[in-house]
Amino acid sequence: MVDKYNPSEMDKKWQQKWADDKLYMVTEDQAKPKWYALTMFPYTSGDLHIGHWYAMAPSDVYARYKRLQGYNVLHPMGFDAFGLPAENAAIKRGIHPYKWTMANIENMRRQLKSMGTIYDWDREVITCDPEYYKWTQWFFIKLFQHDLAYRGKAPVNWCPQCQVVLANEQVIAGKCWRCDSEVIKRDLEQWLFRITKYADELMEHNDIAWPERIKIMQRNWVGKSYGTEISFALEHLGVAEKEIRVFTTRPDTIFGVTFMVLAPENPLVAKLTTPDKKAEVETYVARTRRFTEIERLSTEKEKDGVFIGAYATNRLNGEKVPVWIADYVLQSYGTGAVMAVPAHDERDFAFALKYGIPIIPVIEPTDGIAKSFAFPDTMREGFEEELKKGGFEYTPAKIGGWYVTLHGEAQIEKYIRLMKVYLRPDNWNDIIGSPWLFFFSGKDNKIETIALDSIVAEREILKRCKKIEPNVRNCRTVVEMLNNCEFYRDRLFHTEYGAMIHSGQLNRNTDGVKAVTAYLEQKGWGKGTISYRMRDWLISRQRYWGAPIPMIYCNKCGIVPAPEKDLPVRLPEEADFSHKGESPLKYNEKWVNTKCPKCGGPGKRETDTIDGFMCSSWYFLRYCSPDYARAAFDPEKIKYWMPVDIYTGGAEHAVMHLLYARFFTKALHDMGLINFGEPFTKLFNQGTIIAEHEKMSKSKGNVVNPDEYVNELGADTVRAYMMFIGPWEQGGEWFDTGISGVSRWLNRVWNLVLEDYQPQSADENARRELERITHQTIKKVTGDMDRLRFNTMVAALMELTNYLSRLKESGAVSATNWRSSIETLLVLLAPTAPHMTEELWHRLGHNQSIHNQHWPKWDEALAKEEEITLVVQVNGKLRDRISVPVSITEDDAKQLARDSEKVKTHLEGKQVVKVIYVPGKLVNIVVR
RNA sequence: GGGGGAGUGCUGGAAUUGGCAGACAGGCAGGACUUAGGAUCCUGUGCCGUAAGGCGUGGGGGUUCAACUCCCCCCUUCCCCACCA
Repeated sequence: MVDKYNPSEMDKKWQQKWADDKLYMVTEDQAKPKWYALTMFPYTSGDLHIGHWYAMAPSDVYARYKRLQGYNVLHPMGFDAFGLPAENAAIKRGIHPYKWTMANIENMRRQLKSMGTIYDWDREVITCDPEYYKWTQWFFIKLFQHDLAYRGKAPVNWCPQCQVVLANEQVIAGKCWRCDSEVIKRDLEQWLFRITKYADELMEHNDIAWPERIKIMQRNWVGKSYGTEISFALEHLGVAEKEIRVFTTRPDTIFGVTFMVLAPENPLVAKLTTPDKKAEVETYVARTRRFTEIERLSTEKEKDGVFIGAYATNRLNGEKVPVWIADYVLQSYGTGAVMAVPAHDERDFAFALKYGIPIIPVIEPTDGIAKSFAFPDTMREGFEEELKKGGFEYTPAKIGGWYVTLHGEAQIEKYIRLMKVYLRPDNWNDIIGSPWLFFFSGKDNKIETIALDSIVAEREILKRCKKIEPNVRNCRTVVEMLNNCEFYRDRLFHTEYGAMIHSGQLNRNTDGVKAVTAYLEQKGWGKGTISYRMRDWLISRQRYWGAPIPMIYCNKCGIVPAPEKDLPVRLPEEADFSHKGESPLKYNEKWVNTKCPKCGGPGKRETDTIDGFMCSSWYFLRYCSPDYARAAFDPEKIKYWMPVDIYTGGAEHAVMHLLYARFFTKALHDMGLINFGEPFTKLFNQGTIIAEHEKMSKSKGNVVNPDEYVNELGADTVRAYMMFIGPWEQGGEWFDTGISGVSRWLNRVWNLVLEDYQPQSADENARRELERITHQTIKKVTGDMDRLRFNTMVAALMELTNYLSRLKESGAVSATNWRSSIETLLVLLAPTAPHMTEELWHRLGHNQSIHNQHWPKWDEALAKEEEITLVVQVNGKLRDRISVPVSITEDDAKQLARDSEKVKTHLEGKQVVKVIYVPGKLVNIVVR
């Protein structure tokens, strides 16, 4: 009997030994290829939950694998330590954020060490350490000096719960990313980073191996769209402003503009509102401000708005259209103003219908269908006969009359002729779709045709209809009237591209987007332009627990950066957290009042702090030279280690951290501080681990406490179970019964290695088989490691273990051969179960660490099967399996297949049409 | 509404180029050992059928000698974005 596998004892023993031996200390070794394996550092929330483990353990396995392969592996760890929870804890429990954070780090560091990770703790970075944020501030000043940081007043996202502004990326579906509260808008003067300058570069992901999903998310976030900026004239108003500029992707619909809409926040609103509308407009603007983003952006909310009394001129047709404000127009996108084309935009259509604004169709429907409802008693006798004779598609209406559907020009022409003959005096009829024609018959039986091609025509048509039919008296527009007729509804509005109609000089143009833009550019009324969804990165935070923005305001000199020699601008220890909604620093007069570095006169410090995301935008650079004092990083060491070879972490950072870190890298590159443009060569997102159908997260609490499992079963078992649970990118569900399977396996390995092996015989076939299976396993495990397919990697090792267990029973190979395979198994298992394999390695008599061994190589010739199982199919159905030597010829294989008894019964009475042979795989006999 | 995934036994999952569906585990059933078992070991386990055999990768079509894999349509589900002009 061997002694029992005692994991907790072993974990401690080896972790201590590795630390004492500085086994995982790394330096810039030019003799080895480098490998920078980075895992997203955790926020200092207090405890590592199982989700952290799922992020850290597999990446550690991979880093260990690269290390065994002979790479010089940098696998660092640190802490994202600034942020709201620390401050909230301070407010709630009276603990200083620094104390709270450092206590959490203490605990988390202990947990990380208990995992048996290879982090070089000498390289640890903590973002709230003054020695770290000194450089965060240094970067801030660099960005300022390169015009990438600026101060601006704008409506900002405000979280009423956190009492802090948020960057756009931190607003998820109108809610705060941290506390889930609904976000509102506030006007504040804030610091912003000009990330939009890099919009195009951020959309490109050249030469980096990132998941397609993440690349798409980032591209969508940047949201580049090509369009046209068009100027609408205000000259006639006699105000200083001469134009309203709009951004549109549909310049081809310009002749259909029947109103304009400004965002309520648009500065033009105050200037253009006429005195009689002032009260109403101000009420609406105030209401918009009160609304949360959620309420405002809700697509369910009925569109509403207010006419501000002003009119703008569509320069292409000279029409004056009313200017409205509505909260569905966003100040932050495009120009904060839109031209409304109700005939070809869903929102504009609903808005126009609601407020009785005319609707003029200007794009032909692509299906070429026009409709006409021949109203009851408006047509002379015999009209239906003509419809029938003419082969028209029509149905009689219940209320009388006929619904006629017209296909194509010829039919429409024919119908118009019919109309002119059969329309009774003092009546009207219409064709809706394309063309849009109204036929009015006077007393003298003369027919007048009016097309719905302008606002003037629209007014005229409506007037005449009302005169003829009292029932439409209440309709404010022609389309409102037509909309009452169900039959017409699908003709009244569409968003498809098509030939331009009712468009003056540009009529019949089929590429209206291009044509109109070219025309506008020629006239100087507009130009092709690009609009982005992404906004500049707002980084001011009205909070204490962050790096102070290193800026000083001087009445004489304006905004002056703190001199480098004064960095870091330290957070004062004392802080009064009772002032809600403003930085506590604002009330620390001793700290605020300082000297202007330029003129020496009185100056005041900026009291907002820097968004924590800035701290995490460059931490991977600091790991390369954590003690460097002359700059944020040592350029020589950056040259050695960067860029990161593989970066792993949760997908939730797709458009926050990862976008910011890329922006930062590109900015540093353009400043000439680094020589690469992308920080992370390969990105991998692990899935989420769940337990009992509950998502593991900070907010929902973690059901599974990893510490308990580590104490009971050992770090190796927890690590191995995480590898085995499923594909890493997919995540999976934590089952206690599942972990016991892995625990049993490691116990079996323990016993397999330590229990005496007793050779019974030395059989050459058995030896060859052992060799083959060992080499096949090396190949499989290596391939799976490279693809980060840890679940099948573990399965392969389990298979090898099972095979070796059976072999042990028979004792069919020599002790030397046995030992060789056992050692291979241990090295292959070492990244996954570092403690147990180290113990076993030493017990086998080695005095070097297993983690300094070489990853085994496989020999393709030895891994090759000698015999293969040939599958025999008849008409694609499996009928037999026959064992044949690898070297079998095609003819022999086909003959053997035909000779099989099981196959013969299926060939009886049938004619063999052909025989397919796939070498090494199968024979398929096709019969009829 | 737009974009991106996913769907395989009782469960987690496997199947690298179209070529034996269900590796490896869990669970369950039976057995061995044991004072005892939440320990260990062995055997069985996709479904229907006594069997021969048939059926089977969300559903329906298609391509092919051969489809979890490729193409078309549909259903379900998860994630991201969403009044973006």
